[in-house]
Amino acid sequence: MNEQRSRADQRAETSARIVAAAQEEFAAGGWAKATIRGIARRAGVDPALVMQRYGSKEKLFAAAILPAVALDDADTTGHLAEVLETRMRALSPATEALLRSAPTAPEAADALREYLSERADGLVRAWRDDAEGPENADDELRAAMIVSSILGMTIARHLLGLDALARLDRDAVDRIAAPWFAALTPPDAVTTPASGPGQADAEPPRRSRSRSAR
Amino acid sequence: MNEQRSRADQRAETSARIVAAAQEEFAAGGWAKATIRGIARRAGVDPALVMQRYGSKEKLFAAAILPAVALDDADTTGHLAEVLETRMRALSPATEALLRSAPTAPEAADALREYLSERADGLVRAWRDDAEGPENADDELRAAMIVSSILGMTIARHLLGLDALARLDRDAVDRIAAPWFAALTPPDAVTTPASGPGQADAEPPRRSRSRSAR
DNA sequence: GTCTATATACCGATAGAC
DNA sequence: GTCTATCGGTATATAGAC
Repeated sequence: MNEQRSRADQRAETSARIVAAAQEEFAAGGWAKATIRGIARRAGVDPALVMQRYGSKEKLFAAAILPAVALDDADTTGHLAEVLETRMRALSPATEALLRSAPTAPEAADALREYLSERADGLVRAWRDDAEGPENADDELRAAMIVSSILGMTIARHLLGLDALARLDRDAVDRIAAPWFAALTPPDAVTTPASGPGQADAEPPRRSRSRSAR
Repeated sequence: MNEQRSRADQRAETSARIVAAAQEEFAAGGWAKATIRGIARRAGVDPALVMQRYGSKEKLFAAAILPAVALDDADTTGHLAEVLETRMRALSPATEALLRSAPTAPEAADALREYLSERADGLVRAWRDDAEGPENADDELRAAMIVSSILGMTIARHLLGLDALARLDRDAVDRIAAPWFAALTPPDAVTTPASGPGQADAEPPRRSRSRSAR
């Protein structure tokens, strides 16, 4: 019954292996150091095949970072503690490829900026849905500060190896980081935090459908 | 005409012009995109002269980022609001060169990690001198979170162009950012990790000098 | 002291043979 | 569909002529 695995399947499997190899290569050294030849070597295929499938290095890069910039609805509605805890764990190759390439490759910078912008917008929307208070002109600024700070901690932890951040495990996130980020939510959007780890969940329960972020 | 300048003076002036050109080139595209030829073109000298003076691209890079990683004592003792306000202004070419190169060039990553680590240590020292409380095991973690967050905001603002952060002017720093960062300073009134009822809300820092940092 | 010429190496992309 | 051969370009670094 599984006789149907013939041409198209093998082709798709090879393309997937190429993308996976590209994610590793871009993650290891960023856009500039990655080469078509090196990606082909990792994937066990011919360099010309890589070009034939994806057309150019840029298009292959776009395919490689796609899972890192794709947001579903659940991802944009907060869950700061969960995001932070995820970011302090091992990064996916796609995410690392994006972070390592963004400072020097304009296309990567555009993708990352777009991602951060959407994340921040999601935060602002969640706050306004929650509080129904007057619009605060500083909301966008606060949200941008939050997503940028998470970006900085991720870079310091995984790309620079700042070892003091290695101690930011789940317990420390609940105890220290989550309350700190919650302190940037608009005053009328969330109640005053009491002591205890329960404060990590700053989201209203009706939105708390949790789909794991990358 | 003042032809009084000796050969040594002219030589030093040329070297300085080469370093300045290198800072611009490394700042524009990071380590990988910068070329000896491009630096020489900016400086108006021959590419071979650059190699003759600095030996290699790596040594020239080290000289170029030197002013960005050199810390004097005053820099390590807090003044978070002032640091933040500076980072939200235009970056020096040396700093931009370092930030743009760190994710892909190991030497740049080492230099930036060292810089962040020293900054964080300075924060911890300032807290302990100030509060005279018991040593808190989370101090290093809090300090690392602060310096990493500033790093992230700097990257988002200047390297990615996240325009929501463009609004973080001096007024917004004093009003929003500075109190938020001050909330991560260890509370000097609490001696036990299990917080009592007295720690109701995230209070602004009473002992912080950051408010009067002019 | 400074620059011309070059050695050596690798890159992305293409054309065309199996 | 897949791979060999190669083109045209780039780079760092060096050797030696002015």
